[in-house]
Amino acid sequence: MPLEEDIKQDKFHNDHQKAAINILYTGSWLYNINAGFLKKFDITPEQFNVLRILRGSFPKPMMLAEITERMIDKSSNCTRLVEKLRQKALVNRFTCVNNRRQVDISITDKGQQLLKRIDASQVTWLDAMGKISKVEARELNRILDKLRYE
Amino acid sequence: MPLEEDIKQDKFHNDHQKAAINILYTGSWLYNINAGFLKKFDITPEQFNVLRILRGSFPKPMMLAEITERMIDKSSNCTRLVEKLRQKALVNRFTCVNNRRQVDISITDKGQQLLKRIDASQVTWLDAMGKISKVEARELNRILDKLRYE
DNA sequence: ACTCAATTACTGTATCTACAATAATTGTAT
DNA sequence: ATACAATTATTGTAGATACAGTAATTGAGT
Repeated sequence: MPLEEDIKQDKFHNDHQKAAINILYTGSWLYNINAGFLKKFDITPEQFNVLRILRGSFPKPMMLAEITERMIDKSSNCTRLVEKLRQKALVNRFTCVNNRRQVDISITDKGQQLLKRIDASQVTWLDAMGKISKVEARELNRILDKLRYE
Repeated sequence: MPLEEDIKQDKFHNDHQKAAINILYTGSWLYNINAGFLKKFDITPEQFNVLRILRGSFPKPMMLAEITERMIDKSSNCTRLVEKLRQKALVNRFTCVNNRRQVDISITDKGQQLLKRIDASQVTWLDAMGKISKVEARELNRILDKLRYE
């Protein structure tokens, strides 16, 4: 391989590759902070995420495919994850009357209350994120959004 | 794409909270791209990560605790992960002579060659990361590094 | 030397994930 | 109406992860 091409590619590689690994690494770091924080509430990050999604749609129920589409980790098994939430009475789960293939999921009162309690303790989140300024947080959002832009 | 559209949530509490979820979301997005890419090489992202760590230390071997410390996901079970790599002959694994509690792990020739092959196909990485500029990649690195500082 | 604490790694087990296979229901073309 | 395709969710299962418990070895205090 010609040297100049090698160097060029190498340099291009390094900043971008470092950024990729940085995102993965920081994502995992943050995930663990979040998981530890949520443990007090006996809920996993993905369960928390699904509850927030359902609150966003409330009072309109959502079907599994819609939830999956919005999940952070789309490959989690939504059927079983929702079943866990149902066992804790945090969501309702009814076969849809109009289309018996689909199930309508919605957050319960108990689920709403849990989210409120969690929101109230979100100070911990800010502890983790507080090391960067508001301007930096915005810049970070801008770049990450651009990165995922189709 | 703005995160709000991706996860169909209208409003975030503040820029910091959005940034946190953005990192988690983008991290997962990138993880899945990476996992799909590495599947061709019959290796998982964490195994790839450990191999890179060992290459960084080569020819000096590392013990399990050192590897764990540098892993992206520290809660993975390093013993079993390294055992998988050993089964594929990508690493060596010897009980340390001076301190029989610890095991010395080092990357093999075959492991080095695999990493070379993977590096050579990193074009796919660039497809994913290429939407942001070099300046943005650097800025991203700076902010993420600051976020995790101490 | 002996005991106890610290270090380092391994193991057990319940749970979760990835991904493919299957089932149930609905839509569509003939 | 029937056959076939499309949609939607569930299940099976191999493998991975989380986390606590155990084992082996070394170090330190007496």
